Amino acid sequence: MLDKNFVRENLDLVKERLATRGGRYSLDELVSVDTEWKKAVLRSEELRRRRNEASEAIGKLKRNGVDTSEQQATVKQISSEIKSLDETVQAIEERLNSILHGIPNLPDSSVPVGADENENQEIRRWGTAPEFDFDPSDHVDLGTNLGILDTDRAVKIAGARFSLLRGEGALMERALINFMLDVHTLDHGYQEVLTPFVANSTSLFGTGNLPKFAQDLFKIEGTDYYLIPTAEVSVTNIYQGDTLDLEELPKKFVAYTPCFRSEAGSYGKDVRGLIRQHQFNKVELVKFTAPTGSYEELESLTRDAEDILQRLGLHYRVITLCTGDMGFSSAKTYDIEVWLPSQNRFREISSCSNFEAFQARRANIRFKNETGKRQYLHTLNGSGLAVGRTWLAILENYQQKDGSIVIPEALRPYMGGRKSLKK
RNA sequence: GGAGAGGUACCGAAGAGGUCGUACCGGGCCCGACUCGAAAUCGGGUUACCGCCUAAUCCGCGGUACGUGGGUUCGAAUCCCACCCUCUCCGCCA
Repeated sequence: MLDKNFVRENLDLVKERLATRGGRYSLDELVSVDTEWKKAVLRSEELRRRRNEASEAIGKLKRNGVDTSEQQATVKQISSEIKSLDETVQAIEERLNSILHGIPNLPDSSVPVGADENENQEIRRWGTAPEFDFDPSDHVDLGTNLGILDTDRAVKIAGARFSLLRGEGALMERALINFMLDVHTLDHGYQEVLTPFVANSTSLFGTGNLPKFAQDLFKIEGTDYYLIPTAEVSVTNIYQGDTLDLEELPKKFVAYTPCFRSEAGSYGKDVRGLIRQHQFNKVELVKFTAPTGSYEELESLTRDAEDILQRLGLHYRVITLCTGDMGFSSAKTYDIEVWLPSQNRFREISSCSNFEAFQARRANIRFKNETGKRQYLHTLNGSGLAVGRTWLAILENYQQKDGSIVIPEALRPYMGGRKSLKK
C-alpha cells in the first residue's frame, strides 16, 4: 500500500513510475476521493467538537439542578447529524481503500523499465551447463525410472499438480530442506522459525495477497483460514502491528514451509513434472530492515540464496525483473534461475524482493528511528530456495548415462553419505 | 465440544454513566540530584493514530481509540447485543 499523502504530494512522479508497470491505476480518482474524505472528516470532527462541548455543559448544569431539556434536544440533533455524516465518511473510506489497496508498489529507480519478461535484465551467471554425451532426460523420466517419483499415484490422493516422492526421493527432499536451513542459520545468520501453514485474511492482506489475488489461494471453507502460498506470509506477519527497536534491525529469519497455490489461470503451463505444483516445499528468507540500507540487504539476501546453488554446483543466472514483470508488492526483484538441461533453458528457482514499506504499511510494522519517532520499516524476502525445483534440477543436471544421479557433495552428509541415486 | 474467568498505556493493574485516556497505584524506561563511581533514595518526564495549521516528522488546535462491530443515552471504558481472542477446569485427541 502506498502512502496516500505521498501520492497526493507527488502525483506526477507516482503516475510516471506506475506507468512503467503497465496497467491502469485510478490515481486522480484516489486524490479526489481523498479530498472528499478529508472534507467529510473535517466536518464530522467539527460536529464532534460541538457535541463534546455541549454535553460537558449539560453535565455541569444538571449537577446544579438546572433543566437542560432544550440543550439535550440540540445535542441529540448534532448526534444524528454525526451519525449520518459518518455513514458518508465510511462509504468514502471504502471507495478510497478499494482504490488504494489495488495500487501496486512503485518500482525503485534502479529497476529497468520494460513491458514484460522479455525485457528482464540478466546481471550475472555462475558455473557452466553440464555437457552430456547422450540425450539428457527430464526429471519425470529420471525420477520415475529410479522409483523415487510417482506422479500417477499422487493424482489418486489429491489430483493433478500434486506429487508423491518415494524412498531416496523423499530423503533427498528432506535432505535439501535441512541443508538449506543449516546453511542459512549457521553460515548466514538467519534465525529459524517454524510457523503455522495457514494464515488469516488480515495476514494475507498485510503481505499484499489479499484482496486482489484471492483466486491464487486455497481457502479453508467456512473459516477465515487460508493455506499459505509462501512462508513470506506467516513470517512477515510475525511482527504485524508491532514496533521494533532500531538496534534489533535488521531481523533475519529463515523458515521451511510447504506452500499452497491454486495456480488458477495457469492451465496448460508446465503440466508435466514438478515445476508447477499446488503444493511444494520452500525454504524462505525474510528480513525486516530500516529503510536506510534495505537495498544492500536485498543484495546480500540474494547472495545468500545463490550460495545454496553454488554449494550444490548448479549452473544459474540472476536477472533483474523489469518494471512490467514485477510482483504487486515489490519495489525491486531479482530472480535466480537454475539451468535445466531437459528444457535447455534457465527456470526460476528463487525470487528475491525488497518491498520497501509497502507491506509494512499494510501490516502496520514499524520501528523507532534515531529520533524515537515511529516509522514503517522495510520488508524483504526471497526463496532460499524452492526445494522441489532444486530437487528436479539436481536430477537433471547430475544425471548419468545409466540413469543414475550423482548426489552433490554438499548434500551427501544429509543423505547418510550416499554418493548417488541408483535403481 | 461443555463450564467458568478475562481482554484498559511498554508491563502488571484500578476505574462500574459526566470534574481527568496529559487513565488510581506499582514496575519499567528517559533526564536530573545525592555519590569517587554504583546501588538504594529523592525530584521531574514518558500513549498512539488521524485531521487542521506549518518549510517542518517542532509547536499549537481539534478529533479518535479501554479486544472488534453494533445499540441505548444529551453524554459510554462503564449499560445492552453480537462476534473475536486469551487463560483455567472437564471431555476428546497426536
